[in-house]
Amino acid sequence: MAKSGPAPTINDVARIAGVSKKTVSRVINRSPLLKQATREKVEKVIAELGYTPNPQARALALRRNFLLGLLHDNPNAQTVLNFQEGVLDAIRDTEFALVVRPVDRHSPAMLDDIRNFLELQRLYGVLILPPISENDELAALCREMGCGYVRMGSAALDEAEHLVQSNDREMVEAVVDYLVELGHERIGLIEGPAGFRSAFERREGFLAAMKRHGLDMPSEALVQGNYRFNSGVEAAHQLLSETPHVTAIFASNDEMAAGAYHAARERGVDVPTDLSLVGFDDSPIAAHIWPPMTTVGWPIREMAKAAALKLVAPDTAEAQPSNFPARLVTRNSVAPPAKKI
Amino acid sequence: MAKSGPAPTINDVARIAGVSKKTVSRVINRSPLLKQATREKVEKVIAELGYTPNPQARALALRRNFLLGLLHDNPNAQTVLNFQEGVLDAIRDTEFALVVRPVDRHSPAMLDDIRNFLELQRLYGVLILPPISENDELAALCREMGCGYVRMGSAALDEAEHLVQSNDREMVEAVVDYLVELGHERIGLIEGPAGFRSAFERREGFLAAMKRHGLDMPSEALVQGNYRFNSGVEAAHQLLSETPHVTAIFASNDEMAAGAYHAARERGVDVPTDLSLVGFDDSPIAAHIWPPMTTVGWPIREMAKAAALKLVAPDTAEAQPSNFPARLVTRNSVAPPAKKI
DNA sequence: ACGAAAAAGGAAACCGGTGTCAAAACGTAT
DNA sequence: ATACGTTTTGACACCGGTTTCCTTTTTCGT
Repeated sequence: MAKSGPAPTINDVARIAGVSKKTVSRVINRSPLLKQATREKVEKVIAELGYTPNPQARALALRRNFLLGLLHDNPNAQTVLNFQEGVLDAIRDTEFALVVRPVDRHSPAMLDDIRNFLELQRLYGVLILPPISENDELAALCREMGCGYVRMGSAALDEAEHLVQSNDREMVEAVVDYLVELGHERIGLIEGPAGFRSAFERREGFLAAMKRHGLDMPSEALVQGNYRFNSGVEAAHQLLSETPHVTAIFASNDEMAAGAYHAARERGVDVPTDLSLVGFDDSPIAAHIWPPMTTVGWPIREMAKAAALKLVAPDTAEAQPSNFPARLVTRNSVAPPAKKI
Repeated sequence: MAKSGPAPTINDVARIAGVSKKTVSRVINRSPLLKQATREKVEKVIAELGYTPNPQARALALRRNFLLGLLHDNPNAQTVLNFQEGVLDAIRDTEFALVVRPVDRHSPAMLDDIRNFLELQRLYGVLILPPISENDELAALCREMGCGYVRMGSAALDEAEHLVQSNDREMVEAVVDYLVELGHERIGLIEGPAGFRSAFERREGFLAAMKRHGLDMPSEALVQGNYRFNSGVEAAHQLLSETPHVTAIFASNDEMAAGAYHAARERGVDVPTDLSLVGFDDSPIAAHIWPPMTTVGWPIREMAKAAALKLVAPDTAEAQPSNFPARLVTRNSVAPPAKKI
């Protein structure tokens, strides 16, 4: 049991196997120019000793480490965690590990903090989640520091090599098509906060689709939120009192849509009979709220995997796709409008 | 701008400052036996060059690294993320970083996977979140591998040095007291899955309190769930059909409590007028569900910070507390019972 | 002013790997 | 058997820090 003591090193293996360290190193690194007999001899000793190369020594000698970083300020915990899982899918059975780094978008020292972090840890590369992925200064910082990076985004933020993308705009248009097909004509929009690329994309997609259908979009049917629950409550109240004929509301994310549920309940408005509601993100709250919410989901985990592979294995096929289609998750928060106005 | 090129090393600093590497090393490590003038001279060069010690080289020379691991299989994303934030609070402005490692409790190879992981990464220490923190084999593995560890738990699982604890049992008793005080006498329990220490603690606390109040606890008033939303739906249906006089339900976590909301709605039972509901965890869903849910919250972030400090700075005062009190978060899912049976 | 003790700083080895390059071993043609 | 090209292996320096141990300088008492 007490198989403790200092871990065996490459020198121990070399000595016991009767070869040089370099040969052991060749075995570890699967060098092709090794006699089969030698390889087997060394492998046997490695197995007996339970030898594992010291990652720090390797990192030092190779002048690079095996640490991926995750930079995020996403308010949706499930999204972040799914993303972590996806990255783990990509680096499972490799020597890479994932270090996390939540960032505070509102801190004025944010960029300096990240610079310190990158300097200190010398990561192999970082994955950047929206909304902070939209920050071009951050990308520039990574480039300047010689740190690989891949950004997740809802728009073309960077070259394909540095980007895994979802097409929010198209999906929002699909949502509008879906609502219109059911007969909705007066649809309200709770948009995300200014300065967010995703908020912008979703709004533009919405507006474009409404226009395409020849539908009116009075200015009071568009209210801004900040992606948080409470702002959804307020926005929905405003929408419902100022544009009373609205039969459906699309919120730019699920949290705000959940807030809209809340507001509807406070006003005695039934979802979906009196009001259809659609969110965006397919976060857990969408499935758990009553009635279950129709929303739009990204394949976060797959995207995360592709993003990580772009960093650690850029030449594999799996690392190639940069664009992932979102999908409409239809549940029970949408119904045909009760009545025409 | 293009201040690129290879990062400066300790040798560069030494050469430019006209001292030996060792002296630079002394400056970095705040060795007290240095002349002030020398220190300042070296510090000036360090600042000019923007020198940062290479963490891999340091790790190699010191025979330890500066990586903390987080092992988790917690179904609640927000909890995991809060925990990550708490750890970051502890290691901010240190050279430590946090690497995450979700584990699959159901995989038969789970322990082997973790052993590989620990062997490969040689972490300084790991933090283990419930429910996997209840696994004693895992703790034994950490000890065997010479890897520091701290477990989070709802019961005394280990020595104080390796444990940050919350007292679920007491808190559940407080919940029952609260309900009883409002007049509830027939209270149902949706307990967590077998084999979970937290589920056990919460059930025992519940049963003890009921007994203390001299209240009846028929066996059909106790239904088992698995901590997921759907099991809460089923359990509540069962409770509501088999023990129709139940006026309140305590669920062992918020997800199941949210499921109970769902079931109540399906049956036309109003919360809280007809049925009071209390959850556990204070996860986001509790605040967002309608009506907002009364629940019990742990100070996860503070606990995480303390746990991390136990590893990286075991002698500081902040690392000392092992026991954190949970608190009752009263919202609107509880009311006095409508009628006596 | 002198010697001793204390303080300050440096040379070289080391941590555990990898890269370079030359030497050794091997196979084959002459 | 010799020469020669190829394959396989090893010696040694190096990555960028820390540690050990020893020398030089400074401080101070007398």
